[in-house]
Amino acid sequence: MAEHLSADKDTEQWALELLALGDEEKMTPKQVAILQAAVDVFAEKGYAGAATSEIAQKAGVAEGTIFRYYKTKKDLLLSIVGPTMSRLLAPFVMRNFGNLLDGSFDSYEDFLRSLIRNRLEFARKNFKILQILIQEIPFHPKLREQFMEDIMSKVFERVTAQVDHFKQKGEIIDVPAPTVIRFTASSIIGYIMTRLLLQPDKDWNDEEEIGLLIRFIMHGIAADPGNRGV
Amino acid sequence: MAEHLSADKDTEQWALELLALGDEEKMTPKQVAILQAAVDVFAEKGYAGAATSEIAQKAGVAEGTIFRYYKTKKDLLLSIVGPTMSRLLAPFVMRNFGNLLDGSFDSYEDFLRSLIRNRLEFARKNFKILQILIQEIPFHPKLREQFMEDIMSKVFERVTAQVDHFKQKGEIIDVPAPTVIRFTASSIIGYIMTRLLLQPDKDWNDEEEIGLLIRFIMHGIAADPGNRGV
Amino acid sequence: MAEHLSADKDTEQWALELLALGDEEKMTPKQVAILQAAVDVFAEKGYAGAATSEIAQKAGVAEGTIFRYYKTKKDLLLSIVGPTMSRLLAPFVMRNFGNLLDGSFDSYEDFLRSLIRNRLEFARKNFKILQILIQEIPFHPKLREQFMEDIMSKVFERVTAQVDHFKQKGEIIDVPAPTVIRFTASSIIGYIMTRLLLQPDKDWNDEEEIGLLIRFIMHGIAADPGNRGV
Amino acid sequence: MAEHLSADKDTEQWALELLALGDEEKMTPKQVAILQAAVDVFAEKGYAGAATSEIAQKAGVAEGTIFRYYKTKKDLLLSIVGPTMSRLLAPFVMRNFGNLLDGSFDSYEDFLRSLIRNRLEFARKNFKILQILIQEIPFHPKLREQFMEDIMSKVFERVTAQVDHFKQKGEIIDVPAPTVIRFTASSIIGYIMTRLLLQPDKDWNDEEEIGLLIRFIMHGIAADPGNRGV
DNA sequence: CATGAATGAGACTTCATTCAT
DNA sequence: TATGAATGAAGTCTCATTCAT
Repeated sequence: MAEHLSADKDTEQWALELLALGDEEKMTPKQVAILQAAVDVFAEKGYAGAATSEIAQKAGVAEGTIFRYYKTKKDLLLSIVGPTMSRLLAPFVMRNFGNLLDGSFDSYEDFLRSLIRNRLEFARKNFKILQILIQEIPFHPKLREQFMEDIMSKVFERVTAQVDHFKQKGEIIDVPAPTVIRFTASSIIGYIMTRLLLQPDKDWNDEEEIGLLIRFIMHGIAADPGNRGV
Repeated sequence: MAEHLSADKDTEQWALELLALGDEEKMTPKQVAILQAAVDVFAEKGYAGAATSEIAQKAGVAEGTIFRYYKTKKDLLLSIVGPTMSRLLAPFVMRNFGNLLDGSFDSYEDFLRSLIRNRLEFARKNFKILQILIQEIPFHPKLREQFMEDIMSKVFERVTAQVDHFKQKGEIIDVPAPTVIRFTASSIIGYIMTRLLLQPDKDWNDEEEIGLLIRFIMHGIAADPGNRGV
Repeated sequence: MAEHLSADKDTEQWALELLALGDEEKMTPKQVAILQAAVDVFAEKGYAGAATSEIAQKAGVAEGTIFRYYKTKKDLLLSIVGPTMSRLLAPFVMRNFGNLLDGSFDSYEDFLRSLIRNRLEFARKNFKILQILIQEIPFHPKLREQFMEDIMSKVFERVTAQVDHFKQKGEIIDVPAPTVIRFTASSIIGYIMTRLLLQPDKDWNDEEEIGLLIRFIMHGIAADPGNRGV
Repeated sequence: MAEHLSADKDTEQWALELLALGDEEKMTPKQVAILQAAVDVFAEKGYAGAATSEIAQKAGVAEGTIFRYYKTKKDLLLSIVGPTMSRLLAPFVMRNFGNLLDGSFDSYEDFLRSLIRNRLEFARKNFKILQILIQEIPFHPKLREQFMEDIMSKVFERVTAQVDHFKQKGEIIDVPAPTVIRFTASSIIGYIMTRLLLQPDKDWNDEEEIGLLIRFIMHGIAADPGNRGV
């Protein structure tokens, strides 16, 4: 599926984000099974609707075993979504992000292409966990705070720098960066959600779609480039 | 807040969507109280995390009273989100929607402006219920089916007609309608969610923002209208 | 058993201490059953060793019913021992306690006799609850604090006044009141515990025993009244 | 603290009571650690409220190790309180106890002084275990039987002999021995509990207090030695 | 001997639902 | 119609005990 995605180059550009995942190797097989089962059940039923007994059963483990590894059910949730939140943020805090001196990105379009490829791949790999994250953020203050303060603010700061840079270069219209970002993010998220959630079974040509997506973000859907008044 | 939104004209254009709401008048005060309390609690805690006892308490009725009106807790949920789903669809199925012969919309931009104003107003009025709807759709097959088959497909069909019309008029780029719709919807939903969910307290100038939003949808964020290759 | 105890006069002297018990009449039969069953099981197994399921079974009630009346198991414990603690204290805070102007007690011996009769009767009626109280005080800080600060300090204060009064009258040896009280209390508690706990089935003649007890407290066990040096 | 207690002479008189303790030397360090940790945790939380896992952690051993030495948790409890119960009894069954022919005790007062000093010292050294013993006796039939039948009856028998002896010598009032013993024991236990449990931090002068205690036991608290009628 | 991962019975507690009043 | 006491199934979590290493 979507082998068009040559994530290799991008992976270099964004660097490894597997830090948080490294711990998984220190886990016992049972713990891994619990984690995977929990992801499945949380995604299917939601946190509040998921029973630890079902998780245990799916993991092939006694219910008590879950609580040897995770003090509470909420602990289990946090140890699933917490690391993924960090890795969601990871590429935005890489040192070489936006290091324009080395010519990383020649244009906002290049930046977008790299960003979309990379985060689409990430979303594909962490689909269920992201689903859980989105579902549960409203109901867990700690999660919400971490997401808003640690993640969003950092991402926003970094992307703002990029936008401002290309605004100065004259590539982007002179509109407040937050508005540009909102528009860009909406479009990308809309694509990723359609791609993975609404129509996952459609035969997607990702490279082509990403091309269209970038074209849309940059130039909109109007046939006539003129008459751009508000 | 946002008095700029002269919803009057739009309301006429889209017509009343109070169909499902008419029932409310046949409700006893207790039933109304139950419904309102349920909306509050469901929105705050999620369906699975909400206790009927809390709903009863907030509604000022006995626990048993809830089950006089709604056979089960899930019934209560469906009585809340079901009608709102219909009303979400309502404007798209009005007879005069897309009746372009009477010159309803001179341009795609006009259509967008009317759509955005109208649905933003709707989202504002039904904020909590929409929140509940979005949260619970993944966990209730019936809800999901109704949403995907009854709502989305209908909306899609009607909007596709509009898009095709303006494509033929040469206003819109020659790209498959679903793609155009996805772009458009993403942008609009992104704006509405930012407006109501992420930054509800910001001092928004809706008319201005809607103008920007339409400008984005039509022409993107590039400063240079040329060089539109993919 | 022990009909010798003419508690009537004493009851007048100490006044009613049934205040806290009055609430019991407002209880549903199930709640009373739960309370009684809890007293039995707590007394037999200890708080930590008692299962709410057993209490429910003994009360002829569903386990969930317990938690309609008492939020937690600990709540159930406290609602049992709390009121009894207050009533344990009650006679010591009566206004007429130690009101020597009306000639309540002509001598320390009279005071002791009244006190012993009254508290023995109280202990008999609340035997199991006192047992629970004593068992659980070490393990529940709140209980301990309430007991030490609210109960003991008040009792101590009142009894000290009595002791000092009779010391001034020359009835009691000139030794610090706390020491006198410790000696008196030890003797009385020792009697009550032997009477109710160690040898409850013995055929006791309470009036006679109380006479001996007072004689012992006042004059000890020496045959020879002389040679009283320390 | 309380260096006044020259326990040396008494220790000789009552002889070593380390019988049961001798086993400790055959224990592995881990076993000793387990025992000490168990004493701490049982005393703090009670038997039913104590977790073997906490004991293991405090002892610095694995949970499983406890069960190598003690088949069950109850076994562990009995291994702690059993020997201490025997040692509580020990001085009363020494051959030279009450061997009045060798002039061990010239008077009941001497006997009391020796007894109090000795058992106070014992209680101090075995404070926590005695606490556990008292707490758990009501809930463990085996423990209760052993205590009542093996310990109390033996102690009672021996002390009765002493009391009868001094009664014959005319030192003690002519009252049934059990009653005399109850008075005496209550006073002593009351002192020891106040000393170690209720006010352990007070600056006690034990020799002085023991003098007062004996004086109380022998002559009571009345200022006037006359008028000793019942 | 010692470990500690794993168990599973059973603890406390919640809550949707019923029903006599 | 409305109540709310009562239920009992199911949920989360604890812990004494076992056993392969």
